[in-house]
Amino acid sequence: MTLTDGRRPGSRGVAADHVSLRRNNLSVVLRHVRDLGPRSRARIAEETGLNKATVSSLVAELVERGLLREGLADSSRALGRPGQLVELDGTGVCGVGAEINVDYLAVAALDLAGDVVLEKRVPVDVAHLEPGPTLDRLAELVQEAVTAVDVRHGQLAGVTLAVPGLVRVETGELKLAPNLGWGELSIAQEMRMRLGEPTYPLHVDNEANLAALAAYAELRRTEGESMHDLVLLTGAVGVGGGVVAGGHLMRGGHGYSGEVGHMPVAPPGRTCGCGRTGCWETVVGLTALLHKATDRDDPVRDPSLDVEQRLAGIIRRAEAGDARTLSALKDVGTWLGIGGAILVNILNPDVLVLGGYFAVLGPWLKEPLEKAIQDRVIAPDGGGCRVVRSELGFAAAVRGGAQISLDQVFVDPTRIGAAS
Amino acid sequence: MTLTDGRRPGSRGVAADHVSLRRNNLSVVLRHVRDLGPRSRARIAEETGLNKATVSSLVAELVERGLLREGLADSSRALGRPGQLVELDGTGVCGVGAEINVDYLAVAALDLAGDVVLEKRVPVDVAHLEPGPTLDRLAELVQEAVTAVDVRHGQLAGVTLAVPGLVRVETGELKLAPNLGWGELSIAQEMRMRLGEPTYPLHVDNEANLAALAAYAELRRTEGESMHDLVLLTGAVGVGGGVVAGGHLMRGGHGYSGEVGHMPVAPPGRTCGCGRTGCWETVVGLTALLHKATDRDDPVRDPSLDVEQRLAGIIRRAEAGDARTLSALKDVGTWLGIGGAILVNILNPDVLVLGGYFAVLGPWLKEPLEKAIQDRVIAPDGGGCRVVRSELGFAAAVRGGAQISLDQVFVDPTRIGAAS
DNA sequence: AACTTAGTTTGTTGGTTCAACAGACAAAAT
DNA sequence: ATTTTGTCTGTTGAACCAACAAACTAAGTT
Repeated sequence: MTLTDGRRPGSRGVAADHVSLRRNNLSVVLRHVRDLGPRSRARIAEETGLNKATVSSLVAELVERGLLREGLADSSRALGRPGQLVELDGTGVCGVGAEINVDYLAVAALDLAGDVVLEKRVPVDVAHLEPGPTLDRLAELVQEAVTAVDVRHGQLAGVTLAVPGLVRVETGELKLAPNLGWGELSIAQEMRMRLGEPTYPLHVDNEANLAALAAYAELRRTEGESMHDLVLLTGAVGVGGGVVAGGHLMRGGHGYSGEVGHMPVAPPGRTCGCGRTGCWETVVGLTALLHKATDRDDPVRDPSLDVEQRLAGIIRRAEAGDARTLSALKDVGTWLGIGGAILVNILNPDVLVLGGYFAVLGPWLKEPLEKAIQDRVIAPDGGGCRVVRSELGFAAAVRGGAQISLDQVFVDPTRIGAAS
Repeated sequence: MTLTDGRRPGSRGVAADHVSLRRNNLSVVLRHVRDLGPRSRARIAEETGLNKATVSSLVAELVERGLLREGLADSSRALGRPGQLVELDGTGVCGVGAEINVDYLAVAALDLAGDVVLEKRVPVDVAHLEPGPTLDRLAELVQEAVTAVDVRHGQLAGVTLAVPGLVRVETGELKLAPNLGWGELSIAQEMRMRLGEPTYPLHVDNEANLAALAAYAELRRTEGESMHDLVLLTGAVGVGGGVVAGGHLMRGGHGYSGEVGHMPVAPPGRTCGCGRTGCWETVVGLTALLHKATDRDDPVRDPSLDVEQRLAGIIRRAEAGDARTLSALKDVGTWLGIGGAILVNILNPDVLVLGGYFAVLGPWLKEPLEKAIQDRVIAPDGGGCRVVRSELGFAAAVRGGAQISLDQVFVDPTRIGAAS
């Protein structure tokens, strides 16, 4: 294995010097401690292949920068001098994520260790509001998070905004967000203005992409390091898809990847938000579930209820064994599997993650979904793909946003801290 | 930008030392010359950001290893001492690719510059043969190519075998190749035995993956460096898909990605090879076209004809303006677009490449395909995706196989040559 | 026309810097 | 006494920097 990203067959890579060498090894040590937990310098040296002396020097610099700290003595080994444990110092650096969605706004601030510093979600009927006031309100939330970070004396690695729509990541421009009813809009610019032209990096990204990244981080902690390929499906009014392939978030050529909601797999029925019929969304979206499970005058459909209250109603009936509800859930699960099988055939992920409302209803959706995948995926045993519910719920995107800012610190630790 | 592949958010990366630093920069210079053509040392230094002295040293080592050579003096600049052009020395190293397909076997040997040293294709009715004799014959072809490389005094970077089926790349085991009628089989092991336990690296990969890689290399030459995301569709009896995302070949968690032929998008009609109905293959595969365009007793369907002869017949009629043929082609093009739009929505490639028989019939398929994509892709302007015919024809997979071996040399030039 | 001189660019050389490495060693435990 | 840790000292290797000789053009001079 080489240290370069030159394995990318067509790309030319970047010339390296002593500085990038150092940067690389700082990053290696920092991520080693993050992923494998506190350990002595000697052990880091042994496990990474770096020289003991080199590790000492690298650790010293990372401590200097406030990214690592010395912990207790390691008394686990029977013989010899006990090592000084080196551990991640989460407190020094934080990342912030914020989300605009159809019926709520949310923020989260995570520290370097991934611990939650602040998490907040407020119901806002974004779809029936102008972008202006919505962004005003979002800026307030972001400012709250930034202040919370300041109070902890943490450096802010960056802020990332999640939007349920097509986003140009490089410029932070929104192209289209049908479910919000928004068209072209430079969210980055609008928000920078509202935040007083901040100095920290501010990015905008697709909500499902960020949720996928959060799920990826979560699953690598719980399921192990060999997982590199994941598809996340977020259920909401529409259906969003986020793909991590080979450990990288897949964005596509223009950042428009993951638009899975409009695969034409369903029989022509209700008209989709996009104007066509037969879209996957029309059979697995939240609206579809409600239409299948309830009548027009059903109290669960009361427009004054928010999403979670409606879901709570559905869950209550499912748990009570209501036949119509269970049948509707099975239906949605099967359709989820039909579209899911397409994704698994194309992408062959290790894991298919259910996010958003799919996660909440996971217990009822999982079985028909898994069956459909087993039946319809060509690769033996469904291509080895497991179906997993995300534990992050509706906080996935904001966490992913915070995470993506923090990732930059792990890639290049010299961005942070006192030493030049 | 850093030199590490640590930008992969979850992975730990590899510790770097002076050797990997050197390796990285050798690779940078070598690929720079490959991609941007012959140029002086001074110019390489300027363009890569490396120091002039460093470039001199790197070029010297690459010349030593037989990967670069000095060319003519560069008289293009008016003023000053003319530079000595440094150019890729293709002759030193070759890669070999070989392919098993339903009705032919093929090999290609390419040198480092991508020039064809040998290309050969022989019709073999693989589907009605046992694996044993087929592999015997393939080994003969590979041996021919290896000999051709030896005759040119070239070092062999590696051999890669392309198979139209599910392959575990790490072990070289075939899991399933429905169109060949083959099941589990360790192709790598079988071939190593037949080739006399060779010392060069021998790999096995999916045919569509390798074709995608070849198309990627081809298009970056012709269309420019900004292209990183591509989907290739190979039309044959079945339909294969290969995906390059962010400059990397996408393989999926277990190497089973790209199985696009069985997306359930068609109305239930003819039964697919996989046992289901409604598969995409059943409306865009070669068989589907023949059934739509011809009657049972049509001479084009004569089983003694091979694929190319049948296609030639179809093309003749299309050019003559035969209504039924044209209507069948339009039909296939539209269905191609319906499935293609799914892929474009999920993956948002810069380019959708038509390979195999789709390339041959491109002139008739392209228009309805592009229309379907424009209509059905959510992102504005079809996500910026263009439709392109591959110029490589049926040689794409073997070229990709040869290429993938050569790529290793560009990633780590120290694998090759005399100097330790 | 032949010769000089200035100006420009190339590629090498010698010395410097920086980071990883190797080995020795003191410190801290059993 | 033995084992392990972490630091210290000196070495190695690669990139960098500045200076310079080489090779050429373009102009001016004899």
